[in-house]
Amino acid sequence: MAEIPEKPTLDGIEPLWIESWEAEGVYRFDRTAGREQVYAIDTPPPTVSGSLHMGHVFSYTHTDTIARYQRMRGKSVFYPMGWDDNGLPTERRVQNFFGVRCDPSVPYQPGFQPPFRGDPPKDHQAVSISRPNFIELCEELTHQDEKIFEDLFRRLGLSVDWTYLYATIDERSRRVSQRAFLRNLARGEAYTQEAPTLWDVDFKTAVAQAELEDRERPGAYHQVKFARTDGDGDVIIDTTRPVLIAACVALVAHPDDERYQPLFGSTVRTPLYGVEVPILAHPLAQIDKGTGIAMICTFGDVTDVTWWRELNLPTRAIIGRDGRIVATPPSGLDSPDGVAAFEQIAGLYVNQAQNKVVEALRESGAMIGEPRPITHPVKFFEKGDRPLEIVTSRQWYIRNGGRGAELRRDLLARGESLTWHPDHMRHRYANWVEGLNGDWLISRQRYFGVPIPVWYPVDAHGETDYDRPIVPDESMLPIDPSTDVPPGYSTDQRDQPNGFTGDPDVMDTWATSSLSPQIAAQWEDDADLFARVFPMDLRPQAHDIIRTWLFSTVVRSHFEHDSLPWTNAALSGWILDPDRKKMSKSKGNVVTPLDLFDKFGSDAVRYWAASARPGVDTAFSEEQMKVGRKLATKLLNASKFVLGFGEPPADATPTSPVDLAMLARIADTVDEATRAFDEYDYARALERTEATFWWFCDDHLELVKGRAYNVHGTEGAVSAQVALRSALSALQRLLAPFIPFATESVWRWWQNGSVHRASWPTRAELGNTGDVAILDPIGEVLAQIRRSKTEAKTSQKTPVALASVRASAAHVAAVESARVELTDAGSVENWAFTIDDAQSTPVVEVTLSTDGTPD
RNA sequence: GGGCGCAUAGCUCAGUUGGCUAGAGCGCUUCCCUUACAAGGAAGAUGUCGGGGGUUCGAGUCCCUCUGCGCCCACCA
Repeated sequence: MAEIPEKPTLDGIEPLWIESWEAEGVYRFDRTAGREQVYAIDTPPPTVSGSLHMGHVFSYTHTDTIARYQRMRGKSVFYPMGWDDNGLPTERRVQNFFGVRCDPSVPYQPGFQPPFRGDPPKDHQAVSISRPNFIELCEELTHQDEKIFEDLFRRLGLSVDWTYLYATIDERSRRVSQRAFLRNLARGEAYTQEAPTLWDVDFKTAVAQAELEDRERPGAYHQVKFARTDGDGDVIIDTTRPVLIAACVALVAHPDDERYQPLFGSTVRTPLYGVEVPILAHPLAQIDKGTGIAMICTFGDVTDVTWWRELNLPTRAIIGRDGRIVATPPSGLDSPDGVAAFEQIAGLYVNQAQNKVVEALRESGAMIGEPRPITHPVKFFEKGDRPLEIVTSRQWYIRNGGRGAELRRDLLARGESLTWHPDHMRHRYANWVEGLNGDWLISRQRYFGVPIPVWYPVDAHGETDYDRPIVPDESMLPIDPSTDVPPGYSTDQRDQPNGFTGDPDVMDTWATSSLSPQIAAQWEDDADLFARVFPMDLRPQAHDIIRTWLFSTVVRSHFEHDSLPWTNAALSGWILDPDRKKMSKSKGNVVTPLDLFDKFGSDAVRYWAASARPGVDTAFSEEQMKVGRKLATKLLNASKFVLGFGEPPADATPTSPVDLAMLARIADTVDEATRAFDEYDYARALERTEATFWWFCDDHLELVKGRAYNVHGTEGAVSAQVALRSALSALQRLLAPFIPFATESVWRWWQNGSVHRASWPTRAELGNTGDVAILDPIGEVLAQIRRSKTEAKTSQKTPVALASVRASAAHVAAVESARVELTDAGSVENWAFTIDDAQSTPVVEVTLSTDGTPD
């Protein structure tokens, strides 16, 4: 217990309590607790290569209020933290910081020292290093950032148990990720396939459906003539990508389109290249689009892939993985003129080639009119800078229902049985699962990440046999097939005939983070811990990654554990600029969380965050933070005031009707806050608590302070003191999840231990005998007395010569029961009461003792 | 085109199975240095609850419809 300071302050309290909490282990998970006693949270691991912004502060605060509530309810809270240092952003940073490049073909060098630690000169040639070395450097670099993140989260007051920290590239994460993958593979849930895939030409990697986004780009329709091979005129198509004419394998129109029905089965020649292609019918062709007939290219968009597959068309790929037109013409493009035309664009980037093609079309007379500019949505990798192309490549997939009705149904059912906060977020899940059009592509042609843990046999001719991957034993994990050698082979057989070759790819970052519950719970590494925390209770996350993180986590858990990974999902909203636009990092205007902690205090920032309803986009508001700071300050002062009345005898109980009614009102608030928290509505719990707290300070304390000062005798004073202390104790605990620093300060003035380990208040501890109904008429009378003084523009201390109350019998009784308190608070000298049951609220006629006396 | 959400005081929002004489905070106005708090406190003004229709004794709340805004998905020759 601490002294009550003469002048309580919020300044500088954060470091003090952060240190105490750590030293006392206030937030340590008690791993002896059984599953029913545990509340487990699947904390989102923030990307360490970015910076923490208000969005993090916002949503992590929401989760923390829930965690603190559950802890006070007696749960052992499993609240780990993770760092997401796996993926493209980290890869880029490690390259730029150390002046290195990951190259899986390079052997591992123990004790490797990078050429630079920060700011390599511009002309520096990146040094190629092995993937294990690259991962080591990543861990070194991200460690610094992680420290900053950790400090910030501690400063925010997150009640995380930091002993359960993980990083998505650390050894355990790699082991879990690879083990889960191998089990998916063994059960047939993961498979490899060579197929057209969406491809980012800058990152030179395949990307998954979930990582796509549309961006509006300028384009133009070009009307192009294809000559009919029967010589009977031309077929005219509209295309935004004439560059792909060389990749054209057919024209297609709708089967019901009468204009083209006579042409189905006939052929045309592509302009410039003279390749003969058929005219086919397919229901995906749209009659009212362009000229109603489209060219099918391999591949311009995903519809082309569908047509190509369903119409059994040949492949004429012309765009390479580097985004350039390939050097040699595709099969079927073999006429001398055609080859000559193709050579004009070979090796060019796609947009340069497009200009060349348009020029050539114009010269040849195959183009009708001029291009008509339009703006249209184009598919991009969400982290990419250039439109995606479609190339054919071998990739790994995990089934996700995109190609199987039964699995899709099962996964939809999982989404149904999950409890969503707010509930309507479930639609986004269902919407996404229903719209899937392929399995989950998990392999990435990157160098940094969790390696796909397989090798392939190489036959006597040096050909790789992809259909019979060699898998490691789980006891070997994690492995890196680029440096580790499969069982039964020796190092010198790598990439040799009759030897083996390692899979060069890494897994998508979501393939690892989809296992965050298993990673945090130390799946298979610590079966006892896992049994105590899995399936977890809560997944908190942002709503924009339902389709990625949330969904993929459900998929992995469904396969591995035949269960949901958690029972509740809480989706937080966005932070908006004060002008209601989504707050973006790029704007650069953003205040950093640290500045705000310094300016308003962590509690005040938390208050702002906790005021936002679950799942609702919320404007950034320093005004709200000021209000939060006022609340924390008020708590200090009110606590000091109440405790200053002294400690009543241990066996004393409240007796005054006003005291009992006040306690009953606090009990009602406890019920409301408890119910709200059980429904994950932390904002409602705060709002109800706050309203009661301000009423307690502004009305109740004013009413009873005279009696508490012992001006009316010991019995009344003791009753007031006991009641005030009960109420204060409950209010401090009700506010603890929101303003943990201020509540901890005031709690320790008079209690042992941390408020954050104290038990959540209950109705029972507050007694259950008070009549809340008397509070309204009492408050009304006090308000009217105050109003009359305000209207008379005089001090609230001005004595009231006569307060004449007209009210119903019940209200008169209520007011009389508080006559002592009202006399004190209103400085009333005389009372008169008139019973009038027609009066729905009391009316007070106030005669101020200064009435008639000139100033 | 499909789905979801939002629309209540100048601003940000609450209003939980229909009972409201519609609330809070901020901002604004007035007053008070009252010994917990002047980085306080007391009090005041402000609304055709987006429009229209319906159900009901009663609708901000339920149903239909329209309008505007936002998000997700699909389409994107």
